[in-house]
Amino acid sequence: MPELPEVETIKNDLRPLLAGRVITDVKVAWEGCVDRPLASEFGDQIVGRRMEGVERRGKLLVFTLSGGKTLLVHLRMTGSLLVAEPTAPWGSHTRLSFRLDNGKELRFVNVRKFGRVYLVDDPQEVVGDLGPEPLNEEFGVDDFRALFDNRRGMIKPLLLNQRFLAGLGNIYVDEAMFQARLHPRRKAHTLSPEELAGLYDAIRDVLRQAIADKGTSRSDYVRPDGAEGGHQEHLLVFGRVGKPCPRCGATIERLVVGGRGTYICPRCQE
DNA sequence: CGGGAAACCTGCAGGC
DNA sequence: TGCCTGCAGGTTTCCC
Repeated sequence: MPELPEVETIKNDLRPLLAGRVITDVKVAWEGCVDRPLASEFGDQIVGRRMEGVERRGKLLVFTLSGGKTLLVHLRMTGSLLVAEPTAPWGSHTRLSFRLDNGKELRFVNVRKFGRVYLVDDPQEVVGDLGPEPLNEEFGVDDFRALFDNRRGMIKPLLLNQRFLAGLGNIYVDEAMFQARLHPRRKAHTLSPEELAGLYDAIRDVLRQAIADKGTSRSDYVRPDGAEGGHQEHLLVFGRVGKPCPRCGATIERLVVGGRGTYICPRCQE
């Protein structure tokens, strides 16, 4: 679920709550969520460290810790990070919890057990293969166009590829492709420079709008205080099969592209 | 490199 | 009410 706008929102919410806090204890309720180091060593390696930075890279949360370690969290489809009182009910899907020196707990909740945490010396070993950040100031339309050199696959799977471009998921790819009036099965190398410029603008517009709305809550996504995002009210095509296209009134269809449920307006997108 | 399918998991909606 | 099937916003891996 969480894509770039959701992770950005979580990062913005967490930073004032976590910056400067010391981790005083760790509870691992399900060892499988610790990708590295060994789950048995995770607590010993992290307890006592101070949270010095809270950042985002792609869909990953990046916590810079004292003593040269970095904690990274990938929420995958159903993960959330909650800041809770230790007395709050544990909940059967809480996989990991960090006790903080202000008495609160940072809890990693994950219904489907896909989310992972990484504690590493060099964050590059986790984020090193990611593509560029679409919202970075220095990421211009020419940089975007250059990504398409020698790419011959369908556009949607390409945009979902995190090594191509970091942060887009199923929802925002569909929304951006609708806004750019492009069919998700179009081959990357058939897009004109003008179409690529339109897609570049659409991706950035969609992401910025969703961040302004604090993300899209359809099923699992909630902010660290339990609040929902608001962008589900502004989705133009995603999940709206059978409803009228907001631009032309044609009926929105659902297809499968690259194995993913895909929503398009069959009249606007070619 | 491209594309499809399966795998990792659990919960929920829909059909009967 | 209960059972069964299919589906889910992410990512990796295997296979052709």
